[in-house]
Amino acid sequence: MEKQLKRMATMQRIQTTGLEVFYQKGYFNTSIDDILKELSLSKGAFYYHFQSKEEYFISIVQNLLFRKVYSTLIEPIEGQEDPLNKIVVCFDNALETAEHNFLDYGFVLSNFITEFNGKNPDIMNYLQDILKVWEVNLVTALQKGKSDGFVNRHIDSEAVATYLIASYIGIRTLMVEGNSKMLRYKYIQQLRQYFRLIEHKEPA
Amino acid sequence: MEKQLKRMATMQRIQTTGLEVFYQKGYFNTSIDDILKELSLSKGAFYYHFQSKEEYFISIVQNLLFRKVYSTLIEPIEGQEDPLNKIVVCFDNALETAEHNFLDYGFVLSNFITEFNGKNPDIMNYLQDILKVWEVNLVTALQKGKSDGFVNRHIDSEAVATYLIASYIGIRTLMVEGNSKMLRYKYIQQLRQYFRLIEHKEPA
DNA sequence: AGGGTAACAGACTGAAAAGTCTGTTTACCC
DNA sequence: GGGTAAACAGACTTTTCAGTCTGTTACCCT
Repeated sequence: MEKQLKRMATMQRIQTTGLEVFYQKGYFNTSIDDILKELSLSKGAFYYHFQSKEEYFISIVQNLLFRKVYSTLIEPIEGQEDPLNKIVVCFDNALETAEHNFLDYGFVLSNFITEFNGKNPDIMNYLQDILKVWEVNLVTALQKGKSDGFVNRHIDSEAVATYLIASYIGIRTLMVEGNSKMLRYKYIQQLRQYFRLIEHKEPA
Repeated sequence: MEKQLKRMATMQRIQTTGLEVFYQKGYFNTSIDDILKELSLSKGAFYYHFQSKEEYFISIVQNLLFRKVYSTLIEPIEGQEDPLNKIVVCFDNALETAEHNFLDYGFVLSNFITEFNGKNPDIMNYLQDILKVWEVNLVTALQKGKSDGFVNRHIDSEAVATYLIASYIGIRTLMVEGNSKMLRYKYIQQLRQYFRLIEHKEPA
């Protein structure tokens, strides 16, 4: 049974560095050889495990990317009370990892969406699915926040959710230039401002 | 002197369709032949006018893209009174053209920034420059809004400007999927909400 | 009107990249 | 320990693409 383990291990290895290289260089601008060079692996090995570059990429999206987006951006908010503060903390954490040039999976996702838009509808669907899961969970959290008395009952949860995702993706796109620390600070500041409108007003 | 005119005309032609194709397929995923096929032009003609694919792209960014971003996203707000309403109208107009799948140059800009990030610092600088001009003009408009009594004096103009650009770029990225009309509506709605905090409160 | 140059045509070159195929090593099973 | 299949190595093929080069057409100037 050790073979099974080895198989899984190498596939994982190939997928993990694949995600990193695809993120850094873009899908169309990275060759399989680029990834194999990083792995010190041969073409024979790669095409033994994966059918094509496209099938390989889809497996990365479904296995790695989806899980990572879920664990970093969705799970920390899911089911928690006081969703607004949780969202601020969660976004701030994600932006902090981004600041140190680590992989921020929300950004990776939006990068790929940008890259595949209008080119590969198949892959686009897989990416959009992740986005939808994110959005649905934000909406659920906001609705629960209404019930629990943390969120203003009059707000449009879906509109707020999309606005949140949009602003997050946008600020990450802007953070590619140098002063990402300042951008993160400004963003969180304005996000807090925006949340003032969203939070439940205690009847004085 | 007709030759000069013809030269300008063909260069314009090559640049214009180049921007469209680069936007649709991405820089790395479009070949010069793709563009020439669209133009029914030969390689000889292309390389007579431009030195390389990169120099060609830079000329597009500096000539076409910069002007277009300026005329559609900056000029309509510049020097106007009541900047907040002007911004809403301007963004809404831009999103409307996007809805009909016409070229939305703010989105084109952010797409290219995403694509060239970490790959070509040279081109990145040209793109970031456009972004900076946009940001600076938004800040100026907000400051003028403070003087003219339309904008709350206590807000951080720079933070608001980056937050605006971020949200715009973000919503455009999300609009690549189907229901862009709904997204536009939600976005403008939340933008108006956000501006309630920014606008000048009349002392009651 | 005809020489000269700008503007363009299109075959060609070299490099890169996806995918194939044949051979080799490694682990498992009897 | 030897047969077998999984796991991997790496040369090879085919296509694509950026850029070159030589030849041709159109315009301009005197």
